[in-house]
Amino acid sequence: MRWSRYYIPTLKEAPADAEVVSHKLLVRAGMIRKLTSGIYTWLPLGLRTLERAKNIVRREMNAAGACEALMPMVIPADLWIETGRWEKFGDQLLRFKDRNERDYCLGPTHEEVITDLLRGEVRSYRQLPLNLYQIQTKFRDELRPRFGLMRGREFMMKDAYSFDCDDAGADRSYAAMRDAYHRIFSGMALSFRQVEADTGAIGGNFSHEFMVLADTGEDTIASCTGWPECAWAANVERAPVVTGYVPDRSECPAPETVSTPGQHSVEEVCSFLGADPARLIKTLLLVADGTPVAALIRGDRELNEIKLRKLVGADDIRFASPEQVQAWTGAPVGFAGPVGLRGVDRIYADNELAAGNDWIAGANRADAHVRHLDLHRDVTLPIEWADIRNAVAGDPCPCCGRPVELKRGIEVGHIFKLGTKYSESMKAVFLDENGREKPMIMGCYGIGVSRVVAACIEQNFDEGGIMFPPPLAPFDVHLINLDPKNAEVSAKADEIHAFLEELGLEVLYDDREERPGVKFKDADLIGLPAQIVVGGKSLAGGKVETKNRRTGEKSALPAETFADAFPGFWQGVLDSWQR
RNA sequence: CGGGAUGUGGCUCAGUUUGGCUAGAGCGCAGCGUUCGGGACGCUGAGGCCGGAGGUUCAAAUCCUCUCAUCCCGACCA
Repeated sequence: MRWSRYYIPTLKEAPADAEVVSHKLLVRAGMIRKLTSGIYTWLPLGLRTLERAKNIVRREMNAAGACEALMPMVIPADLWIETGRWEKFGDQLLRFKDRNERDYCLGPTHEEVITDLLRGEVRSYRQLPLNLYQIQTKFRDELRPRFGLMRGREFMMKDAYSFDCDDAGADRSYAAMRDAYHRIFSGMALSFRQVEADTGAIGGNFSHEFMVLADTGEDTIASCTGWPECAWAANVERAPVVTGYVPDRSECPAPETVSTPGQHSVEEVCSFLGADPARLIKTLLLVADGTPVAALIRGDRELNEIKLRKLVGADDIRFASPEQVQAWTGAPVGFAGPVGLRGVDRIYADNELAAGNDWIAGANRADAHVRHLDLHRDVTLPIEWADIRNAVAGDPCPCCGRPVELKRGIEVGHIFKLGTKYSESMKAVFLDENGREKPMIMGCYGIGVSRVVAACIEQNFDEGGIMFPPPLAPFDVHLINLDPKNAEVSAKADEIHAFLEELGLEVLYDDREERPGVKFKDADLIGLPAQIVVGGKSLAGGKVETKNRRTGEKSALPAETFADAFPGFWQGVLDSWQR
């Protein structure tokens, strides 16, 4: 493809509304443009990467036995009402009416449509298992779209749905998808982790996420330092802390109230009393479905609200208001403690606190804290010990006991074992070999294809721009003709262009009449894996130059025998992406 | 939805505090010339009713009211 006849509007400066690197670079490289908040146009170069990503997904999905289909984007409300999600999905669902005042929505996900389809088609266990997928534009009216393609409202998603006769079959379908996902992200040359995940609103009983590792990721994952021997990793949202309940029964001096005027936060109290935050107990007051809840964790830890919500069995959990705190503790925010709480009938305490003693905590009195607190001795309310804090670096791996580390990641894939959640509510049933009616066992498997493009860049960039891994690069080779007016240079560049295309490589041929500096900057910005530079200077010496965008390594190949020398260079570029 | 910020040529921004000449710069764009191996230089030129609506004033990009849009932080998710 000749640049002079292509459309790649690169920019020297990043747009003011772009915050993260992938967004800035995608716009600067002329790959996307914003239409409105969370909604983007794919320009030709960006579309090429998107299509390559889709094709890798398609290849592995097909190889794993899934069948591609395409469902409508517009979905009638009836199906959503049937599963109760018309209400539950809330404002994320973009709703509208047709001319006859009938309700519709734009599909944010397609469990309802696929289940509706198959309940009318599948009658017998002989027709199962089935796995159908599609690659399609989804729409979710996000609370807050942000970060360019990372969280758009309109985005490209691959969604697959499996249907099995029994649990064993569903487990096989799940495993097949899990394996396919590993091949997909490996095939994209991305560095990623499979992590245990929370099921969230999609529902079902267990799930894994696939996280592209990048310092700019929105999610935090705990992973075993023993990797790859131990592959355990989990989203901190649900990473278990396995220290367990090990009570410390050592002697503790009698509790003593100390004056701490105006010292609210953990840091303030600790510096005031000269204590380590690890000696302090944070008493967090929350409201779970309207009921007051007290939770205790160590001063240097974070509460995991998801764990607590599950423990309490609530749908909704939030921090108490200052007024509520005042009512339950008799003190302003900042002085809550486990002794003498009112309106709370039990206390949830993190396991870790059992293993310590002689704590500092709030006194439930303005400007006062208690020290020498022994939870086992001094607290009169019943205590429920549990794992309610976020994992931290150094916690033991639940799998092998080695310490875990925390990394940032971008969620690009999520697989769920759904069970019969949808097949029961929508009566998607079949007859088994005994003629008995049973609900199909379902799984669903998503990949945010447009997010993959952003994540790929978040993981692979430098000051100069993008460094595309070969499988996702919009073209394979960036061929630069430094002097298009020079007949000799152009003849050589044209020759190389033709040669590379004959090899089956996709070539972006920069034949523009621009100054060399402009072309070099654009080449680095766009970030194709291999650059080949044909210019008067080096050609006079019988050479053409090459550059590996990832390593920055430059070399010269003989112009005369370029065809013989090129494969070695290209292989070197591919090898530099082996992980 | 709560909190914060920003809207001025295609892009990045100055000017707004303290109202006052014909609204500026850099990049980009068009023409001419000089250049030509890591975003060249000179000259000439096109392009803006200062997000929108109302108001105050002799006078509004600048002050007031309302409104729309975008971005950031928080509650949700591929």
